[in-house]
Amino acid sequence: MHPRIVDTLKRNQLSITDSRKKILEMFLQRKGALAHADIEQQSGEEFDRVTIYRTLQTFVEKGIIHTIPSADNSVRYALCKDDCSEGHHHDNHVHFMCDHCGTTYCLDHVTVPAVVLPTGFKVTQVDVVASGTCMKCQ
Amino acid sequence: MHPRIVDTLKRNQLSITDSRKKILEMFLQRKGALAHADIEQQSGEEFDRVTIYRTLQTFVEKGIIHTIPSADNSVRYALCKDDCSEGHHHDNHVHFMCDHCGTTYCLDHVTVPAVVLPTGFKVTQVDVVASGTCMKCQ
DNA sequence: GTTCAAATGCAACAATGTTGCAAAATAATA
DNA sequence: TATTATTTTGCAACATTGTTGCATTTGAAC
Repeated sequence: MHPRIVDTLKRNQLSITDSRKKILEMFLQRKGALAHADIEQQSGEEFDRVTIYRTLQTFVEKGIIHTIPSADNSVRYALCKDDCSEGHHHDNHVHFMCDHCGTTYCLDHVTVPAVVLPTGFKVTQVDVVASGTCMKCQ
Repeated sequence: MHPRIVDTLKRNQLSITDSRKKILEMFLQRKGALAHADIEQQSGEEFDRVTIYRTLQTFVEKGIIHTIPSADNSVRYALCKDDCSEGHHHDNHVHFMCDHCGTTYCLDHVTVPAVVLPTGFKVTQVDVVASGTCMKCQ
């Protein structure tokens, strides 16, 4: 088991349960984003559907993971950077979704470019959703 | 009725029906984005739910409207620019969702900034989803 | 107006997400 | 470690959202 799992749960004052450990491990192992369905399948119906929903919801609230915007209405989640998990502050993100294999990447190290909006708009968060072909599929 | 409605439908080789006229008019009147639920409510249950789904799907396929990516898993649609409706080419877009009133704006005239991705990623489309407070709510 | 093609409405279904509550697991305390 | 209190889970039931097939209706072409 990944050593950071228990740490992360404790730091966020969450009870250490099987489902939380397993789901958090999935995120740590595979760096790409996960959808609810992915988790349900990979866990082999070990956990109730409701438990997975609630676990994801809890992780989002605590800032452990975040949702990724997508145009096709498929909710995906990805790990937040470590600093993100301490506060509830949502960072700006660049995400990349591969049209070929469907993998969604959370590109933490890509800087979000500045967006100039019309007068009157106050921007608090900017998400960039790029799509195309990923490095594995090129 | 907005004069462009019949034109747009004819140009896209679509039969001119009540539902299409009304739904297209909704998009032309209010410049913000619309969700399926908005259309269902505003039309006063005049059309079947399925018809609305199919109409939206058709409009997307023809390039008359496009979906807006969002993190909260709510599918919203907005009119494409005129040039967009001729081909199926999807332009890069900047969208803005107001945290206060929930209105989603499609900012056609804001230029999408260049995003520098790691080697191996080939970008074909970039969507920018900004959020904060809109001009009406400030 | 008649004929043909397309779109609609209905019903039934599938997928996704939510809520309340009793049972079980975890954490806190002695 | 045993006991109590709190949290989490699983189940059931429900709500919402989206899809599909097919008969009926509507619009387009002639």
